[in-house]
Amino acid sequence: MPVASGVSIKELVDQLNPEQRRAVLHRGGPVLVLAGAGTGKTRVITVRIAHMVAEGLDPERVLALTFTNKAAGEMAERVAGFVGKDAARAMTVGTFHSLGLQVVEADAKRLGFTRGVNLIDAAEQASAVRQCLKQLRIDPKRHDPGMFLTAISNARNAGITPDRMSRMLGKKLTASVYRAYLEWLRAYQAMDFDDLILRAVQLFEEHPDVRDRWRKKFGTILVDEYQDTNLCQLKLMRILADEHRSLCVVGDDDQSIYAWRGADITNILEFERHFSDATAIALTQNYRSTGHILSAANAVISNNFDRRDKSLWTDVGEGEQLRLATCRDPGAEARFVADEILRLRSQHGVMLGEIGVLFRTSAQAGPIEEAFRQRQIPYRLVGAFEFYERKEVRDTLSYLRLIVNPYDEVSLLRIINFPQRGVGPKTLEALRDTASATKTPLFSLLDAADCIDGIAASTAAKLARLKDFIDEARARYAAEPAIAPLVEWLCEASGAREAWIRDPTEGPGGTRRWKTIEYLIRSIGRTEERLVGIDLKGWLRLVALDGRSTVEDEEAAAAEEVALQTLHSSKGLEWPVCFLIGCQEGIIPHQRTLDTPRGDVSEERRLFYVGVTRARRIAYLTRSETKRNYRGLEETKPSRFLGEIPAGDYTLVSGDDLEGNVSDDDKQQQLARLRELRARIAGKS
DNA sequence: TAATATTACCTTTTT
DNA sequence: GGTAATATTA
Repeated sequence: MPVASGVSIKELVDQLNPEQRRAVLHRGGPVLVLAGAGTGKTRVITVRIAHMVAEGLDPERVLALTFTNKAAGEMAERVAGFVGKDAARAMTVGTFHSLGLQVVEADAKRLGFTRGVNLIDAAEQASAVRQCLKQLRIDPKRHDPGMFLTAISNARNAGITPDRMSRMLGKKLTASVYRAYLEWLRAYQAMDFDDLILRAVQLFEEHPDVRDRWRKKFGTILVDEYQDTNLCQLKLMRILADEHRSLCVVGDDDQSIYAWRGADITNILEFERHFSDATAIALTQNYRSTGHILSAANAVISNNFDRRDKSLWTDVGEGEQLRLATCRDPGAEARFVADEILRLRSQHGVMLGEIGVLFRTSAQAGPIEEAFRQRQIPYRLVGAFEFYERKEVRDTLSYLRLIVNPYDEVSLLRIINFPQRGVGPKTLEALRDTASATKTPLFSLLDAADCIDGIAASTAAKLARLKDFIDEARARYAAEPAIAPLVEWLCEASGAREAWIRDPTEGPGGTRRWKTIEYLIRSIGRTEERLVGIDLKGWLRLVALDGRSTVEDEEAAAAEEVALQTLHSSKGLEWPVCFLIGCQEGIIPHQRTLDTPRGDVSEERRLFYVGVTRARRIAYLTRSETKRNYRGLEETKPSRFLGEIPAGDYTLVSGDDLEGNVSDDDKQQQLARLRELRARIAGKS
């Protein structure tokens, strides 16, 4: 059967290596494809899908799950190349969370969500926890709200109730916050990201008819990045695959870097125990990197215990050794990276788009950006684009969500006094008391506030005006369903634009926030052009599930930019030249990990492994001898992972930038430092 | 009672 | 360098 790309399925399969082919052709039971970095796992998934469709499987019955929308989009695109656009469109290719939202929305009433589903993001979650802490009179300074959120999320995904947490684990305080948080979610009819999966599973468990409907819909399931799944996601897969047993999961235990988000590495380590009729196939031939890079990566990761032992190999030759550079401080490190990039470009013709600079924490991007700006090196900071975190964007989104769903009280409370309309804490309290006493949605009370004790007539009138405004906005959108013009009108008519411009934190001129919104409006306009027929609800869902990439994609990476990103966000990507900066204790492994009681650095080591395996030809590992402290510079130690690299796989290069006059003394000191590093590393290995 | 000024705090990774 | 919680003023 010929496929869209003009290559037959048979040819596609013939081009695979034996392990890949086994993974594609395996039928009759779950299969785990252990795919090391750069071993062609996406190829396996996409060819497997194409092969199954060629065998006669209805594309509508294909479910392919990934962790990011970007990955889902790329997968859909590649599948479309094999089976054609229409067939690809018929498939369900998306994230666990988008599937969860679909499942939950289809039967929201059965879960007790009568006023629609309000999906809250991380910031709203944090705010909810702070509210809970206040209610419980817990000092947020003594107990970090973020810690509670992590604990709550872990407990929920592991199926631990607040009662059990309190009784079995003795964590009374956390359990009380946990309980209050669940109550908060219920009161606001809100769901957080965890709920999308948890609730879908709950729905399946409590309503067999719903479960069977979804079970029958899908005839085969494929999961990418399986090492990042959590217990609840495993449950979801087991339920859906229970009848047809056609499940193909692809992942690499050595690249499991999301334990802090609840990912459970035992899912991949014990796949055969979870699915008794399962087969495992390992892909170890690496098509990405040269020999020294793989040798270094293999050596480092072999220091981890509890892994499915495998070693990557290549037949492209040794290539170049890794380059280790030591610099005085993060600024010098950044200048070294920048100068080296300029040198690679002018002397070796390396394109900027072929270079990635990777770091452990976002804060490390700062000095790099500065050095790049000075040298006018174009770059693209990936991920750190907290566009949807900005106040003005959140305000605007709240208005939009309110138009779609007036019962979204999280959003209503956000904008009830923005722009300032004289609604303070006292008015709010009266309003909320009445709402809970009369079981009336807050929004319905807005035009009845004049009957509430403690609310002045003038304030009541303002609240009524707000309700009219939202209603008017909804009517406008109904009459003219285009989102971008609606937003423009909304910001103007609500007085938000005025308020942003007047904001004293803006400084003189004061158009920064408004410029952001103008950018937002343009971005919405482009999205509307791209996805014809998308409505406000659909757009909000898109943003909620994947805020960053919807904006980033608009910025469409020019090829001539260096990529700056975190190690976490680099998984799955590759560059001919990679810089892994900040290779020192406290950065990688991160201090937070070292401070934990057991100090288990295995996930940090995997993160380092991910970084090294991003490089195709040249890998730089840089470190600075000092770090900036709140009061001055502090000595740092080289990362223990550097010491795990075999001596033959790396070479030391001089890291300090030589700008200005360098005295002989300085040169001597540099040499001494290099010798010292060599000694330290030798001492460790 | 609401608006404005001041101070404290941060910064691991993200669907 | 920005937000968010608190103190002060209108």
